[in-house]
Amino acid sequence: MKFDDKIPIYYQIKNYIYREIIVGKLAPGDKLPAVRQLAVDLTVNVNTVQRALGELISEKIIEPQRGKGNFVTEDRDTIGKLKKMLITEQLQDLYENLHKLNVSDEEIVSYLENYINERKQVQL
Amino acid sequence: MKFDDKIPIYYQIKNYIYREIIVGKLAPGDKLPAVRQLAVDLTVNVNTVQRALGELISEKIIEPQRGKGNFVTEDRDTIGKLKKMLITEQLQDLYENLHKLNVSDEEIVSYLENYINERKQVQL
DNA sequence: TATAGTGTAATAGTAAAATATAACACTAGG
DNA sequence: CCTAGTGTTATATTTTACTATTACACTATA
Repeated sequence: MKFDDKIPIYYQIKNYIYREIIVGKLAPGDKLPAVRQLAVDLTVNVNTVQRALGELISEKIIEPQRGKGNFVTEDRDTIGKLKKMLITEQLQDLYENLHKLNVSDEEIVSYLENYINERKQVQL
Repeated sequence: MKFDDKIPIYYQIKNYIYREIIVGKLAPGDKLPAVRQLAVDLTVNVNTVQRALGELISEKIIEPQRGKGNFVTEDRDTIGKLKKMLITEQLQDLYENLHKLNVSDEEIVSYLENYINERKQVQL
């Protein structure tokens, strides 16, 4: 996995696991890969993985069981809220950052539509 | 100015100056505040300001004149391209991040419209 | 009960960002 | 010529993220 050197690695790992859960690669109740295995897969140190997991545990997204592993919460409501929260966060970032550039509400939408259409053109 | 502790300060300063130029608070040919003044205003060290300015100079967004100050480029085309680039960057971030969450093109647009409408509701 | 697999935690070392401070180089104006 | 204002640069120090390594605690199972 490639990391953005402007953002702490542990934070990017945390978001990576969020995504694995939200897209269902990790379902409720599933066991996560072992911390040492995650460290190998992501080519980072165990402590860095642990720091990311520590925050996910605080947020009740995963539950650790000593000697067994880390497990995705069974609480689907928590996961649903997480997805909504992450999406809103992204929309808010876009909105605020473009407003800081004096882009109006209407322009934001039309720019986005253009961007998506242009992506489709390129793919043909 | 408040900074996001997940992103280097010099980088946030760089983006701050981008914005000042794009929204016209700093027009082509304008002199920037002195580096020491910027440092005070942003409550940050001179070297940190200088690092941000150094990158802006490399990118020909500003031009330094030793003993006089730093000046916004007179080349409006460069500024126009910068604005377009920054907007596209934001759209791309949104698009990619939401796609990683399995949100479709259509959903991205409708979610954004909803988000903007909800903001308007709150403001009433 | 020994062993392999798991999470957890501590220590020490490295690298990058940011700070405090100082010095140097150039420009303009009295 | 001197001085104040400007950019530029260097050194030393602190802080934080990350790494390497080791050790400990718990679980399951052969």
